[in-house]
This record gives sequence, C-alpha cells and structure tokens, in this order.
Amino acid sequence: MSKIELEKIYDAKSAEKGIYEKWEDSGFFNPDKLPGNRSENFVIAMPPPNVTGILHLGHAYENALMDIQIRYQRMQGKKALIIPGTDHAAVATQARVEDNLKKEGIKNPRQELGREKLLEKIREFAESHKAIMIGQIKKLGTSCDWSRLAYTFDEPRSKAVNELFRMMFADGLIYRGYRVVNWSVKGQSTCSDDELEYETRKTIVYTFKYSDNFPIPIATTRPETKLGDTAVAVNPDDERYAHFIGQKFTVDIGAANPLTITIIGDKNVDINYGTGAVGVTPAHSQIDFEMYQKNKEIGIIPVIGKDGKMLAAAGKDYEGLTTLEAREKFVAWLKEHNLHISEEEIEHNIGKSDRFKDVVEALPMEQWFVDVNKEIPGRGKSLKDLMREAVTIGHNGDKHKIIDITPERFHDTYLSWIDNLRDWCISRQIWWGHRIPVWYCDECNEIFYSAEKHEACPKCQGHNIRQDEDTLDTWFSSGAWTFSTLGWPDKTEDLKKFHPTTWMQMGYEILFFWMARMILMSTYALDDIPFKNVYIHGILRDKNGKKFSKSLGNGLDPLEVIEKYGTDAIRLSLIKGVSAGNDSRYYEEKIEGSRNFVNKLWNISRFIFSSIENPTIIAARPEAKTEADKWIFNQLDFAIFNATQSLEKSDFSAAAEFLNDFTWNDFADWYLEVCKVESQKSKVDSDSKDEILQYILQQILKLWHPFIPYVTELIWSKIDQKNLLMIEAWPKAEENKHGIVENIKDLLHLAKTDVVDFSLVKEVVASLRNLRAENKVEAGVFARVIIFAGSKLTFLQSQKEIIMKLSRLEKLDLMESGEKPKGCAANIVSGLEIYLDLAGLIDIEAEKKRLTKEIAEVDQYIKGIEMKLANEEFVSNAPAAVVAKEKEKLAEASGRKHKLNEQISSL
RNA sequence: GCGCAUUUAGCUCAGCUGGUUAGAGCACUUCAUUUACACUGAAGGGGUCGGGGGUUCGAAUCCCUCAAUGCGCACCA
Repeated sequence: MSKIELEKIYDAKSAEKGIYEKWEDSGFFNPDKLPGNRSENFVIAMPPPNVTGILHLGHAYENALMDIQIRYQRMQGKKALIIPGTDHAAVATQARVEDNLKKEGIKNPRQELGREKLLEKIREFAESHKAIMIGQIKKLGTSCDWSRLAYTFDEPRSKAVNELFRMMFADGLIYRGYRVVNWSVKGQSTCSDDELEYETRKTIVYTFKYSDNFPIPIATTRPETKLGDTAVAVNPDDERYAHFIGQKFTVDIGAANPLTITIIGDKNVDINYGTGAVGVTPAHSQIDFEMYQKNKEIGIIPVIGKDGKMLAAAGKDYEGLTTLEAREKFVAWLKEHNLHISEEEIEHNIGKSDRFKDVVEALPMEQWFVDVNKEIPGRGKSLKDLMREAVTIGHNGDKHKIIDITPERFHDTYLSWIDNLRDWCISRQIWWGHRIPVWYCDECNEIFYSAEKHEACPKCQGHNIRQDEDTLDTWFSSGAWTFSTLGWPDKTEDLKKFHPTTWMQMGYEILFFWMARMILMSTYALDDIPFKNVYIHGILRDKNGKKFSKSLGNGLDPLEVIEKYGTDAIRLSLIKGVSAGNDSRYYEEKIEGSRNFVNKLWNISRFIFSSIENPTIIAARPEAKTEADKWIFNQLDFAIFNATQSLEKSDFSAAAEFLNDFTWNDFADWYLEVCKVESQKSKVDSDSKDEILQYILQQILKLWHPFIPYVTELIWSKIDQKNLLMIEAWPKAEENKHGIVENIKDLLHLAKTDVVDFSLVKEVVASLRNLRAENKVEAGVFARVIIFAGSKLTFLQSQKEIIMKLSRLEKLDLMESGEKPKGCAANIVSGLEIYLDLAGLIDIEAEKKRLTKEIAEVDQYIKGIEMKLANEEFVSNAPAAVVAKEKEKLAEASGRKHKLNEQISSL
C-alpha cells in the first residue's frame, strides 16, 4: 500500500465512466443477490416512461428520487428493488407515429397501410425508443434490477391484462354500453375524461325559441346540436316554468323530423342562470345523456357522426355539413323565423384531446366500460368503495393496509375525485394496444371472452366469429403495473415476496390517471393494496416559472447536462430546494452549485489522501484527542441523525442540506484547517488525526452515496478495492453519555452544551477575522491581540496556536483580566474581551462608529427582553424555563453592553 | 362558482406541533493569490416574514378576512 493520488481536476465525465457497469456486474441491483441477512424488503415499481420519446428532465427528476431512496434503503440493509420498465402508451405512441408518417407524405396512415402494417411501423418506433430510454436510465445512475425489466405490452404483461379483463368481465364489472363518450374526430377514437386538456375560448351564446308558441326560451353555444333536442329541463321549484313539466311540444326547426320536446324537471337546473331552462340534447352532452337515462321516454336523436359531420337526422339541409357550417345555417334560419332572441360573447372551456389535439365531440356510441359503482360479486362493495377504502380505513378495514400519501393534502383531493368518478370507458378505436379479448358470434349473437385466437363459437360451434376491433385504454395495463411486473397472474415467488410494493413516487398531474387505477386493479385482483406509501411530487419549471416544453424551446436536456456537469451534479441539483407536492424552478446555477459541491468533496478527499501513507478502512470510531475532535464527532452525529430522519420522511432536500452543512462548513472549512495545525505537533498527533480524517471521510462518502453515487463510489474504490460502497451499511449516530438522542431538540441542546468549548474557539477566531477585516489589517502588518479570557483562560491557552493560525495573527496575549488597553479595536465574544492592538494605526472614528452601532443593537435587544420581563403576565404565564432563559439572555446582553461601553471609552 | 397550493433578503427556497437578535444557496460589496479546492477562502451589507384583524404572556408559525399568483374541479343552458 502507498499513498493515493487523485487527479487535480475532477472531471465528472471521465470519472463516472465504467462505474455503472461495475455496479451492474456486481449483481447487487437484484435484491436476491444482495449479501448479508436482509429480512425487510423495499420495493419501487418504476413508473414506466412512455416509449414515445427520449427522457426529459422530469424523468431525470423521478429517477433521482427513486434512486436516492433505493440506495439509502439498500444501505439500511433492506432487500432493495426497483423494477424498471417502459410503457407502450397506446394512444400517445400511435398518434406520434401517425404524425411522423403524415410528415413523410402518407396522408391517411390507417387506410393506406392497414392494421398490420401500421402496427409494424409503431412497433419499430417503440422498440427503438425503448432501447434509447433504457440506456438513458442507466446514464442517470438508477440502480434498477434489469433482470426484471418489464414492458406494458410484452408477453407477461399482456397475459396479466387479459386475465384482469376476464375476471372483471366474468364479474360483470366490464360491460358494453351505449353512452355518450368523448370522441376525437382526428384520432377516430374515444378518449377518457382524463385525456382531455381544457382550453378557454371565446364563444357566442345564442338565446332563441324553438317556435313561436314554445313557452320557454333556451340558450346554447352549440345551436347545431339543437336539431337533436328532445327535452327542456327546468327546475321543479321554478314558478315560471314548473307547471309545464310533463307537457310535450312539437316543433319543426328543420331537422329530418319535427322534434317532440318534453318539459322535464331537474333539480340541478339553476333557476337564476341564463334563461333558467336547459335544452336537452341527450346524444351530444354527457349531462343531457344522464337526464335521458333518468327519463328514457324523451328519446335520443344523434345528429353528429363520427366524422364530425351532421347526420341525416339533422335534416336534409344540414346533412354532411360540418358542425360549424350547420351552426351558421341554423342561426340564420332562426333569425329568418324571428326565433332568435339574443347573442352574447362568453368565455368557456372546451375539451381537446391531449394526444390528437382536436376539440372532442360528445357522441353516443357502444363502448366498453368498467362499472365503478356496481357491487363486486361476493365482495359486498364496489370498485369505488375499494378505491376509497385503501386510503381511509384500509383495504377491507385492515389498518395495516392503508396507503399513506405524502404530502397529506392530496388525500382529500383524491377522495373528492373518487366521488365524482364516472364509469371508465376502456375501449379505444386505435390499433396500438391490447386488443379487447372479446369475440362475437354472428350466428347466435353470443359474446364471449377469449385471449387466444378462436375458431368456433363455444355456444353454437359456428365459425362466423370475429374479435372486437378495439384496444384497451393504456391505463388499463398501467393499473396492473405493481403486480404485473412481479409475474401475476402466475403465483410467482416475486409476487409473494415483493407485493405490495413499498414506495411509489409520481407527479400530481397523473395522480388520478394512475394512482387511482393501480389501487382499483390491485385491490380488486389481488385483494391487496399496490403500495404502502405514495410520494407526490410537483413539476419542474424554468427560471420564470414556465413549464418546460418543446414549443417554448426552454427545455434542458438531461443528457446534455450530464455531459457538461456529470450525473452526480444533476441528481443533486434536481432534489435540492424541492419539497413534496410543490413545483420548483430549475436552472443552470443550481446545477453549478451541485457541481461545485462534488468538486469540493473530491478535493477534501485529495487533501486527506495526500497525507496518509497507508489508507485503510476505519471501521470503529477513533478516540477524540482534542477539543476539535470532540466537536467534529458531535457535528457528524448531528448530521447523521438529521439526514437519516429526513430520509425516513422522504425529505431528500433537507437531508442533503444537513450533509452539505457538515461536509462543507464544519468539516472542510473548520476541521481540516484545525488539522493542519494540530497534526503538525508530533508523529503521534498526526497519526491520530489521519485516522480520524479517514474515518470521517468514509462516513461522509457513505452518507452522500445515495445522492451522488458516482464520485463517492470512485473515491471509496481508492481505499477499498474489493468492496463496493453501494452496499456499505448506513452510518449511525454514536451513542453518547446521554444515550441515543431522541429528537432534534435534544441534539441541538447537546451541540450547545457538550461541545461548547470548541465553539468558543470558532467564535473567537471569527471575531478576530472580523476585526482584521474591519480595520483592514493586511498580511504581514504587526498586530498584537489581547484577550481577557476570565475563567476560560486555561482552555484558551490550550487552543492558542489554532486561534493564531486560523485568524492569521502573530502575537496573542491571553490573560484572565487586566487594565483595558488603550486605542485598540475591540469586541466582546461570549463574555470574553478581545483587543486588537494596531500600534496606533487604528482609525479611532471608524472604530467608535462601529462600536456605537453595536451598542445600539445590544441596547435594542436588551430593551426587548426587559419589556418582556416587566410584563407580569409573561412572567406568571410563560413556562419557568422560558422566563429563566430570558433572564439569562438579559444578563449576558447587559454584560456585553457594559464591556462594549468600556471599550469605547478606552479608545 | 367550489376547492387546493403559494406569498419570508434582489433571485430560488428552509423555517416541523407558537418562545431563534428570522436562516441557507445564488447574486452583491470588501479583502486574500505560488492554497486540497478560484468549481477557493475570509469578512460584510441586505428582510417591519403579502395587507388587515383576532387568539395568546408571546405569532413568520394558530384562527378569520382581503389581495395577488398558480393549479385542480365544476359550469360552459
């Protein structure tokens, strides 16, 4: 063994090279191959990124969160597992590929290529992106178990999807129904309510009457749909209209047939809004459709088709027109017949398909739905009940099966969302996805489940059968992610061991899409919750608070950042200053700060290694020989304790901050400087210091490893060539004479009492540096320091050398007390009088000014405390300890004021 | 319209269940240059904690209210 030499300049790019491979080769990403006795599991199912593109900053952020968590847990001795995967992202991917093909000149890819060929194109796209994305996840350093890599559209996951469908179909929870759904004309597919983006637009609201003799005026922003009206709803409490309820009116407004308008009562109609009456178009409004379901006798007349054009039922004047053309025409007709009453421009929200970007039409059609309100056979509750239970009383009322949501406030948001949940439309008319495993017999009309290709109808044996053309909503497969990745429906070892998973992180923007569906699927199919803890995070925004987006051109490519600053720096910068559930701003200076820290850590190591002959692992804490040693160990315990507590709460930012304070402020800026003095005394002293330095460095490497795994692993490898840092045990705060500290307040107390001695040295040094700077004492200028140390005299004498070196002053006279020296710059620190004798070079006026200002500040402070203590109510009501503390503060401040006054007069 | 979040130094954010002379990083000012590290070190300036009211001996912290900003949900007749 010999000295370790580190490169002078830390170059993240070359330094990080090869380390991921080393981790991967070790097999430790796989919990089954981790050494030691590990009884507890910690499992994260990685939210699978869509195969539509390459990783963006949001992915880097999520990977940082997951990997910090899993590396910490692995070091805590748990069987730590991240299951990686990718998502075929049905609509999103097909929409993307179709767009690409259109750019290549294929106008209508579905028609021109046909199902098989188009699927082939999408598959190629998906596969190539999948490979890119896996490479990128590795670049981020995420320690996931690649032997368990999953894909929502691979064989095992498809099997899970089919089995889920079969179960729900058999239980009658999946049904085919005729209902109003959101239809994307451009995508020629349904989309769920969650797949809509809302956009505020100006539009005109038209008020009109169906006919001269129709008693109630109606308002609408979509006149063309009125050709399919079958009712008018009024509030039963509305005196103006209530007596019309039940009456029928026949009106001819130009549709194919005269309309029969029934007046119905509905409590939801707002008497005071608009005309106080709603024209009901069951076919083209979800709300109106619900009224129709309650009053089927009113009938339903679809007037818009899947192509977004008017149907024959709208009348021969309108058939084939676009909705906008029909609108104009109908409004003109109303005006012509004096039925048009008024127009008003308003702002309202329109729903657009988030993937195809066109305004969705509400159309009634046959689709597949999951019934969330129906009682599950044999369970006595509905899917909705299950979704609610999991976050309230626990699954099946089992307290151990409650999902904890961080931060808590999303708990209520989730519940109110569940309350408003409608049946979930799961069929899509796109081709990229799991095909609905249902077959129709055209001979006997039997409908049956089959995941396999079928030859004959099981009922009539006829061969005239066909599979449903539709595919499943992508969230149907994503919902099964926590257990499909573990091998379900097979009863695998993995499933037994690792489900429910432990921790799940997700952005609040997919809270309802995804979390709710995972809970639904898992509680239904496995009779268990999918995970124990959900950590909700916000989104990253740019410096101005804008979302990162391609169209704004404000994107930061994580791979470019890694290229420039290294993976460690990006990981650390992503989690710093971020709290759960909140958005945060992200910009280059943040990355620079983290890069600087990595560099600092590198240089700390370089410095320590430079003095050590035989670097070795120091397993047990060495003995503290000096005051500084005692102090730094105390600070280390403080950092370990706080970082650990923060990590247990998934407060990654706070943990990093504690570690940063210790590493940079305590260790590098103070302790290392002290060591330069203390280790020069003798060989014994220097050996003792080297041991302590190595020990602390090793603790620091362990503590930082989850955050900045590369640089820490690299430095560790210089000391220990055999073992990887990634599986070292997480440090524990040492037990001291008070026993294990229970909380931060205890520890803060300890920090102030037990190690007050070295803190005094710090204060004295800081004060001397301040006096030097204030009086512009340049290097080499003679300056004598006199300190009246009182009872601390002996102690300060033992620290004299440190004080002089760190404050870079040459002569220091320590005495218990004495006559105030004249004409010195002076200060008071913790009751100690400090004088800096500049041999007449002092600017008396400036010094007076400074001291006067200081006295004024102390005065202010004293006044505040005096007022408090003069307040009888404070003295009698506040706890005795608080009062005592105030008195103590007052005594100290008064003493300080007194001495400052003496100093100013001795000028 | 309903709900949630945010509002603390020029900027980005900490400050937990009320007792600190309100903190950090960046930026700023001054100083230091054959130093483990300029991706550095030292010293410093800068805040009546969004406004108003209340509870309390005591409020950045709890309650009410208003405002601004952001985000959900509903409405969109």
